[in-house]
Amino acid sequence: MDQKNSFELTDFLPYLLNQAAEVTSRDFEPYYKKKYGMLRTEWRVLFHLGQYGTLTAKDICQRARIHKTKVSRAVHALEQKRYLSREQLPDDRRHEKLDLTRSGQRVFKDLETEAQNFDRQMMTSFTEEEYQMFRSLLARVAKL
Amino acid sequence: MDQKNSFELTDFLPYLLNQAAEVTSRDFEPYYKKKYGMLRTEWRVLFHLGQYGTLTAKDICQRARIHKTKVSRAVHALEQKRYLSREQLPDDRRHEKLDLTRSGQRVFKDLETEAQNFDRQMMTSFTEEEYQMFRSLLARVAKL
DNA sequence: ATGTACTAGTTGCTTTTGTAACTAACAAGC
DNA sequence: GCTTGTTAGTTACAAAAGCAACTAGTACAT
Repeated sequence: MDQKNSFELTDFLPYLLNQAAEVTSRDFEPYYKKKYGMLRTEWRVLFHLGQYGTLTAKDICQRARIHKTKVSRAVHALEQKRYLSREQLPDDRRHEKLDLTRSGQRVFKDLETEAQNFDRQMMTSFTEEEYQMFRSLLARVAKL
Repeated sequence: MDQKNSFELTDFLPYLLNQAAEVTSRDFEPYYKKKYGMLRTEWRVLFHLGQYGTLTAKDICQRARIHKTKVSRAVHALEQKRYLSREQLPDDRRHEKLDLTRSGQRVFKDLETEAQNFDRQMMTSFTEEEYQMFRSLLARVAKL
């Protein structure tokens, strides 16, 4: 009687996702933090700019789903580190084109390589099929 | 020439995991926040106690991988809300047995049900096979 | 018994995040 | 022109998280 409760905490997807995200994020953190003194949000903004080229802050908010205040602060920080430059658009002076500087690009290249290695390392514990499926499931959940 | 760069931001597992975790956590947040005024950490602590019964703060730290200061403050908050009680152990007065009160258990039961529904809802976008695989992959990554 | 080392948990202070109000720029109606 | 509404981005203040130092209790060697 009352065997309905087969539901376990570890069955709860948001919980599992958080734990998994936490573990991997923590593992990767040293690469951008210790080496370049960047915060997670800064790293994410840098990565978006490196990957997709010129963007406005708004673009980054939407693509990365980061709140505009966080982006604003990250952009400021990256600017101070001379990793990015801003340029106002003459046709609409509210927007600013954001671009990585040379040194920002160097940092991006380096971290991109590290990220790739990190991913490859993680892959070794999956079969190719598992890896593909995992990515597609995550993308679906993340509504990407 | 130089076609090595097929690596995309969205291939990066920590990034994908974070996005997915963020989306689902945000979706579930209202259940414990609006209804019971709990913080995410409090909800996690409550859930652990509800699921596994009596635990010490240390136990929770290890199981949930939450830092002890966060647990300490969450326990304090839950105590104030009368959702849990502490009892010092006579054999080692450093430890405290933590238990949900009756009202804490009611809250747990309610949220557990909501969590179960939430999970079931998410499942509808997966096949049974995908769901099982997803969970096992996440558990592996989270080192659970 | 007492000095050293360790453990559970808390507290104070700093850093980071979240929220909401703000500035500056544009756009459209009148 | 000038009012009303909207958008990009910033800033000020409040909430939460992180870190390091602390208290209190235990263990164990001398």
